[in-house]
Amino acid sequence: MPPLLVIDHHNGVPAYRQIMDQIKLQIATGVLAAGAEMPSTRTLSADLALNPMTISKAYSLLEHDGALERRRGQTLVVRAVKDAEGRSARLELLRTQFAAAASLARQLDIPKDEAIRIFKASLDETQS
Amino acid sequence: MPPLLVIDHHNGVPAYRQIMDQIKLQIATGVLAAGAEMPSTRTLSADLALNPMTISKAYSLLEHDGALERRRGQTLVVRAVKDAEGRSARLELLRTQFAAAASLARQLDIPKDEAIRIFKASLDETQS
DNA sequence: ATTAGCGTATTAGTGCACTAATACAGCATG
DNA sequence: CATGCTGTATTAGTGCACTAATACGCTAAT
Repeated sequence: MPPLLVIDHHNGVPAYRQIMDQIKLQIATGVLAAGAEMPSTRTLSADLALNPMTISKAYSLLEHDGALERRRGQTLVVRAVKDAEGRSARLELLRTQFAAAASLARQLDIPKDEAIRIFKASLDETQS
Repeated sequence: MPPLLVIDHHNGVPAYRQIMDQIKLQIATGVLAAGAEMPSTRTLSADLALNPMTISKAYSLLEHDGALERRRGQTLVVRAVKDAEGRSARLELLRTQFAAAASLARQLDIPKDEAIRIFKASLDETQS
């Protein structure tokens, strides 16, 4: 089975941010349940062949963002979220992605109605 | 009257990109009409207190993007009209980006109609 | 107390994007 | 030709984001 996190070293996205994005997505989709314990910085750093500081940076930022929290000592666990919070978190993820798409549409001078038409088609074409 | 271009040196956006964005905007809004001659790299570099190479970089990229074109020598002018030649390529870029957004929406179990609603909002927020 | 795990503050190294300095080639006009 | 403009290739400098190396303090268990 594939590891929980995968780092792509040649796509320009910094490793700590790839970690953050994937964990956030896994929390939003329920792959990581509330209360789940995260691997330690050294364990994860060994798995991903990264320095513990890189993991620490990602974890710290995730804690600052409210995605993770500390419990009894240094153990990092997935934060328990209300359903409404989970929903708003998912919507926030969507907005980020959609904003990039909308920005691209604007850069390409694609009319709004046509952008919407193409987007609808993409939604229909998306398969499981 | 204010100069045509204004560079903000402490907002993190590189100067050459500020130049590109402002010129593209002025073309889109008609402030720069098709066929209008752009100031020379040295003239503009003096006005903006930048190196001619920075202007040259912006101009070259704008030409590559199809916003400007060369005419009779080195004079750079605003390109006449966007034609349909690169249209299919632009739409293909859009489809790639939109497919990623649609895929995320599906992973997050966001209903189609709500995804479209959020996307429309993103399009509106992208203005200016 | 000792051991073994934990996270991270501090420091340093590295790569890259951006900008500038310099120098050169092309074109027009006298 | 000579002059004066044009754009830019080449090179170098600089700042910053990212990552790693090292070392330290902390907690828990024995």
